[in-house]
Amino acid sequence: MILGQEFYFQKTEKVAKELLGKILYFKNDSDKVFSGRIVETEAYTGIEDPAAHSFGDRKTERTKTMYLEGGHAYVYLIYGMYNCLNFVTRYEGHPEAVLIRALEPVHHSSEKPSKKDLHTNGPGKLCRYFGITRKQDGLKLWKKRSGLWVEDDGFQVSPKQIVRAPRIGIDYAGDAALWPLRFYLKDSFWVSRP
DNA sequence: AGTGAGATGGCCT
DNA sequence: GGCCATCTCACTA
Repeated sequence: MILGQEFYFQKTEKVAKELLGKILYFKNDSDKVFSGRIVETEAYTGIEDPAAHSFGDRKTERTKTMYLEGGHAYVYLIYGMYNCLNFVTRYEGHPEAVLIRALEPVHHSSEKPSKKDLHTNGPGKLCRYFGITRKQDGLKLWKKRSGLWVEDDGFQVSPKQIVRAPRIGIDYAGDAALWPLRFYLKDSFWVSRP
């Protein structure tokens, strides 16, 4: 079942947690479909989160996507060469989002993990592998027609499997660097770091 | 195992 | 001009 827009209206931390185990799909311009099970996310909680682009209610050309209502994709360029995929959460004017940090390749789920399959164990890498760029910024995730959507295939995640930890790569954010807003599946081979 | 540097360009003050 | 929600490779040991 595709996740409807209401899913993304929930509290950002909840969305980040509940996305674990869901399947991300992306259909590119050549109709090639990529997919992967989400195993790692991070919540960025808006104007009071020093690590968020929207901190201090900074609405700019780049961040305006975050101000849309929940369910839109927010894609931005980082370090001049990598794209990062986020899902906007909450309501219009409440610029919060969830960063998708790592996927488990679905076709490899029952095979022995190997190094050559490590294309999606990081936010920059998964976008590079799928071909997701800022052209996908603003897409509506609740519509399959947009080419970017999320499905629940019934995969069960028990609370015991979920690890909460500080977010990655935001040392500049002071105390917020310690906030436990990163979620990942315990013991997953495919998370960006152990 | 852990550390460090370079690539590379848009964003923001 | 400085910084960055990253990744890879090249060191050290």
